[in-house]
Amino acid sequence: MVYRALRHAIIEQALAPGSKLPEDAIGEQFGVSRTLVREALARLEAEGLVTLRRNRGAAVAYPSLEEARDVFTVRRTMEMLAVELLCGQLREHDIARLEAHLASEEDARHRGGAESIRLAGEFHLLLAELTGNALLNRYVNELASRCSLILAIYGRPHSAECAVQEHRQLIDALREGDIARCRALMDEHLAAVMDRALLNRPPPRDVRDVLARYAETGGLAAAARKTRKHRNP
Amino acid sequence: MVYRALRHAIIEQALAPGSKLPEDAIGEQFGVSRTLVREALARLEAEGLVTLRRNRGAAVAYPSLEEARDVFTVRRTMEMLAVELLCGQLREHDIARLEAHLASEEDARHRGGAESIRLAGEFHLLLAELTGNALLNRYVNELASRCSLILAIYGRPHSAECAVQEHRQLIDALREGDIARCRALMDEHLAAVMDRALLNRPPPRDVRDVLARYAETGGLAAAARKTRKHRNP
DNA sequence: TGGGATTTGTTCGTATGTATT
DNA sequence: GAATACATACGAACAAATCCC
Repeated sequence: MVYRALRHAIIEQALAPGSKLPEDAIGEQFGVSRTLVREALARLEAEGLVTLRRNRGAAVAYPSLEEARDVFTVRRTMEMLAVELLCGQLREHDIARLEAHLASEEDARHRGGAESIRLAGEFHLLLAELTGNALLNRYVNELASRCSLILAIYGRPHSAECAVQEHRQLIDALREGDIARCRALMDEHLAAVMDRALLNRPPPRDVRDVLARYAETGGLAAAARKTRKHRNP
Repeated sequence: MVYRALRHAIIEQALAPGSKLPEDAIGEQFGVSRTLVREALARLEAEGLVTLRRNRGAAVAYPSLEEARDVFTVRRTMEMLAVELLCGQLREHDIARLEAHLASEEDARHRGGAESIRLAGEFHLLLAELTGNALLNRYVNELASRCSLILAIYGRPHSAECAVQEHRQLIDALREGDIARCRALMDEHLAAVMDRALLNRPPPRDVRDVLARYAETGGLAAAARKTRKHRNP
């Protein structure tokens, strides 16, 4: 399925934020017609991973700093809900899954690299899944995907690691059943992730960031074009 | 735009939950080809308003009671975030907008009917919009839409009203700036809405509800139900 | 159970709009 | 600034699956 492949490529940062996504090229690559590619791109746009500009084709989304902060704000809230729902409700079987995942995190940490980052992210997806709330699960997945994009733009090279210890504390708190502590731990943990990603530093004002804001909707684009006429090329 | 029209029709309950949505008929109605209809249906599926079953066409979504609970859980959390973000941060201009909206709510309440319900819902959308968090705004819109569907299935005939007084308290609390009180008020308010919708009564086990669960992607639905058996009293 | 009617899935061609030289 | 090259938007037609009798 072309949707899955594209999504994977974007999350794994094989396709850098801002990359153009021509329907023809993608369709040829996957051996399908543009129709299916369009469908996939539309879905990805609904998730915020792709921006679709009328008559100008698709590109991997390039979230602004403001969007990044919005995503983090919502994500923190959603994941605090997740641990609240799970707190004191986990069965042995669920805890075993979490422990097993944590073990692979610790294992991968020594080797470092992409796998370590992937596993750290999937810990959060596992938590969301365990809530049994399908909608919450979908949202957390979506938010985590967008965070990958954001880290690709604004994050330090190897920012998303070092979280294993925090994950362990979370599991312990979940088992214990102290909701306030669970929420606080998750809040601090995600704040730490955001911190490592440098999102609270003064806005870098990347040129591409600025331009992306003007390239989106028709009205703004028109304004941008108008402005450009008066500028020296 | 066919997407807007369909969405509106579903939310206004002109199209009942479970209604079939044949591509041909819709396209003819709007004078466009099936391509555009399919696009719109895909977007509506992403929002949870439409279910798309392979080779079997689209239908207005028919959320199960479990899905309904999931939606309410997430909605409460998101709207509590909204008031937390707004609390003590509103400018006079914003408060004026809220007051004006409240006035039309009070006005419409005497006449009752659909307009009253619509305005009560739009109050929440206005709150989300005022946060300036585009993602939160999108999510609240999505959640509110799905709530319309849910009320259409499980709600009392005229359930969503009587909220004007609660909205007033919320505005006052927002102006005052007490976050805890704002969150509590919103929590109680949404719990009351859910209560009026009778969602906490014993499951009615509508035949269509049960069948809808099995008509989807069988494996996942079954798994989700199994997982949740051990929680939610 | 089988076959025709109906509906969906997909492709591809043309029109239209955008970027470039 | 106009013409050209290119990519997308939309629709008609064909292929495949499902539904209904």
